[in-house]
Amino acid sequence: MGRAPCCDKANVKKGPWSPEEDRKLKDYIETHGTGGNWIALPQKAGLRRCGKSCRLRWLNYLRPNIKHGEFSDDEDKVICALFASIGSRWSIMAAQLPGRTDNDIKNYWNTKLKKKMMNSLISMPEIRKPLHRLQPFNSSTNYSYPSLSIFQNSNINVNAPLSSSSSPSYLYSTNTSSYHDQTLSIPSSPTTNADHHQHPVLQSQDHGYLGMGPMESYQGVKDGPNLVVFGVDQASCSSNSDGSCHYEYGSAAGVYDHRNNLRNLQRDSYKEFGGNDDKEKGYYGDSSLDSSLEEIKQLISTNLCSSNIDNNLNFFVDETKEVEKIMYY
DNA sequence: AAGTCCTCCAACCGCCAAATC
DNA sequence: CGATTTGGCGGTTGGAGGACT
Repeated sequence: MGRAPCCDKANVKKGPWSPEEDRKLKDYIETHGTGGNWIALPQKAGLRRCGKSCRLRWLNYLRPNIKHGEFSDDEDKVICALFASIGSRWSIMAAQLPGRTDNDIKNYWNTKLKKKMMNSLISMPEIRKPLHRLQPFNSSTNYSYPSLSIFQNSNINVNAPLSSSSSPSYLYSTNTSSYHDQTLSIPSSPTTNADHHQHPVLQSQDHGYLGMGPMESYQGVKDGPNLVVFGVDQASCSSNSDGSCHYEYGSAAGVYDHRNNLRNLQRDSYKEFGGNDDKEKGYYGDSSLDSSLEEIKQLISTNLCSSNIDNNLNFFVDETKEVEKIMYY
């Protein structure tokens, strides 16, 4: 037996709510409450609406203290940080933003904030040349960081396997000569833009792609007392035989909490425009929207969402804890 | 002025898990 | 303990209105 419909679809009104309907619903709930039963509520309130529709109207529009209008910069940061840590869990985000509804946040993200992040991603100067052979991420495989020496001055335990993140993702190959041939070190303080020009440009012998200097690969490195965040962004552009341009970029980001010997968010993605047969060669992975969202998460995780990386990261850590409380207690 | 495209957001849909029968 | 009901959630849609041609 299939599931019964929540209401008589033929006898309920759909579409925008009239002021009269709003008034009836508001008056009823303010007088009687919801009674713990949204399905029965519309009949009692004299509304020809589905109970679910009433609930949504109340929660998203009619209930007291709903905040409408522009999102503030602070709210942007909260959304960015939470998106980076928990993804599209709009109801949890709404719990962190008094007066905002999950629907509001979802709409705001989908229509404005996501584009803002994508624009930042495309225009960020550190998306430059690359590129190294990628291999599909396999959660049963123990991966290592691209070059052990990169982390020689850091607190990262390079011998521990990377943990898997969600959904389709890719890791940089550990066979990349342009990484392995360099002696790299994490700077004691975050790399500044001025540093970019002081480091060697790498050449990938097999594909002729220009690489980038090791230090700039680790812009956004934040080595605080408890947390290390690192990011890698790379890109290339080449001409195809048919005259079209082939643009590619890939990125990786990670967070390492050495209080708990815990790594998370290690993930890479790879995106291409105008390519043809490179996929078969394993040069890049997912080019779907999911990939873009992953990139946005990486972007946020590294440094672009806030002008103050310290504050942003502190917030990031605290909010993650708060989310855990909400979810499990 | 008219047609088309784009953006925004309220509302709907379908799935899932918890509660209830 | 399985079936059914309900609430809650995230994804998606459709229409209104503004921008552009």
